[in-house]
Amino acid sequence: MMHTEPGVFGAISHPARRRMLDLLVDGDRPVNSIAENFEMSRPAVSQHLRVLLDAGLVTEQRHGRERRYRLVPERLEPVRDWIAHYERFWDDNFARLRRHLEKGDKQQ
Amino acid sequence: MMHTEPGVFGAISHPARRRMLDLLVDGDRPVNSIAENFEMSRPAVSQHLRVLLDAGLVTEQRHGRERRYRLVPERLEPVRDWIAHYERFWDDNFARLRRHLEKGDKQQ
DNA sequence: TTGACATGTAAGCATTTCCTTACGCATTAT
DNA sequence: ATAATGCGTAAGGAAATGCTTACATGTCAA
Repeated sequence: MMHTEPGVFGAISHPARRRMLDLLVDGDRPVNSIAENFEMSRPAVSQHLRVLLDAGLVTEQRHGRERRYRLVPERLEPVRDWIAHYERFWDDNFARLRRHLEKGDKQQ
Repeated sequence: MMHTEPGVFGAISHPARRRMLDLLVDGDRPVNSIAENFEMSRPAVSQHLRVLLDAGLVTEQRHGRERRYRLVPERLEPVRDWIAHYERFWDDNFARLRRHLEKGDKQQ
């Protein structure tokens, strides 16, 4: 069937794909440089990258015979937005800071 | 095979399960009250709830012949923590505030 | 040009996911 | 006691996922 759009949440549901995104935080990388970090075969890495690409979480740029993958962090916003919905439950610095701001309260 | 722990990220990868969590934000609910909101069969809803239960994202309490499900928002922290990693990319109030804090900078 | 390199695609297979219908089992209501 | 209610579980099947090996393709290097 497949009613459920593949989408960002599906793409980040696999730990290998999250790690790939994490690797790309430090900048673009060609596939081999990504694949080094995983035990799976290189084609498997390509397939994961394809999922990330389809979800819009990365882009691809050809550079000679390499293909560099680049993070598109804005595409993580659906996740950020959804999780933000729950922020009031976590009474951490972040939440305190936000309330602090919202209240216009000056004290730390 | 099954190397990939089911875990929280898997649990929230399905839109129906995210909506179930969203419903529970307003308080505990028995299964039928949850199922009303979905087109799928009630057993399917039970199965989704089971996934959430296994991920620790909800708890179950029996109340007469009902079973009330309750949100366990702290279990979303792995998601929050992971996504927080990317916050520096989103130049919103939140990120500015954090940088503000980190720098010890006093100006808004 | 010929070969090595970087990478994607194809095919195949095991496993998981997600849904359905049928049924089982408490608990409450009559 | 009997029926209705609220739910889980079982069984089964279609599709998706995640991996592998083999192969195709484009690019650089000798």
